Amino acid sequence: MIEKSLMAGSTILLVLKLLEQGDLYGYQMIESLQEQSNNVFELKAGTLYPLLHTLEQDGAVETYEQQAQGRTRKYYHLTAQGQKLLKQKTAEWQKYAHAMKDMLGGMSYAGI
Amino acid sequence: MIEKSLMAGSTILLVLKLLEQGDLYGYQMIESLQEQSNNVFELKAGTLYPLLHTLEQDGAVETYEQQAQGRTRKYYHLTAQGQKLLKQKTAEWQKYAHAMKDMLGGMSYAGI
DNA sequence: TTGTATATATCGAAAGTCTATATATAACAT
DNA sequence: ATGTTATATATAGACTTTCGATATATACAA
Repeated sequence: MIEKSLMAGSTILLVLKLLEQGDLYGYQMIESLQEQSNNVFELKAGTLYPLLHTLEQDGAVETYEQQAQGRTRKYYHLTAQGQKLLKQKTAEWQKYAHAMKDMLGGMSYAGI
Repeated sequence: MIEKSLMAGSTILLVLKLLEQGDLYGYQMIESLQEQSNNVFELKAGTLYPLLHTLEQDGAVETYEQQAQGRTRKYYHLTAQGQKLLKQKTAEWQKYAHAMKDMLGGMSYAGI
């Protein structure tokens, strides 16, 4: 698992990216992120749920509830505004990563 | 300039990387970092100086003072322990960047 | 019935960055 | 002379973000 301070700033981007693939509920995001990143990103529930509430307040996501095996799942759907935010965050991360590459040297990127 | 939350976690790495090139004083680090990153990283004095004091307490850097044009400059020198920390932080950043690439897709790295 | 997995939620701690402010000298413009 | 900018370091308090701990509730297995 990666150090928490490195996660800061990219957590929103990762969540938005997950939701680009399709609607998900919170618990599912934690599992998907862990799986897709080969256990590098281990998003904590105490981080995710407040973050999702903020994204909803900001209009980046919309929610609906669905029953499954007696449990209530709250699904999150990426809005058009959320997609716009995703693009912005992605561009910003690439700018950041490119500058880090300049500083660290040696690490060669292709296609940026 | 990059969003501050993205800076979290990589500031120490960047400072250590600067000091790998040679001894520097605080004010110089801010300018060097800004220049070498093409204005992407704008490290603030209020961030840097406390961070340098922490690095000194932890034994990652050593200091000495030098006069220049009537002003006192406090130079920072990377210790062996600091070099070790630099390697660790670099490896961790590359792990993080690689996982981000997996998540974001499309972005192609070479040599990782 | 005890524990584990699923599912969401909130509070307070911790870490890290920033703004604002303070001090002091040098350089430069008006 | 005088004010403004640049150089140089320092600290306090605000703010953001993540995390650990805790709470609630259902399903399922041992």
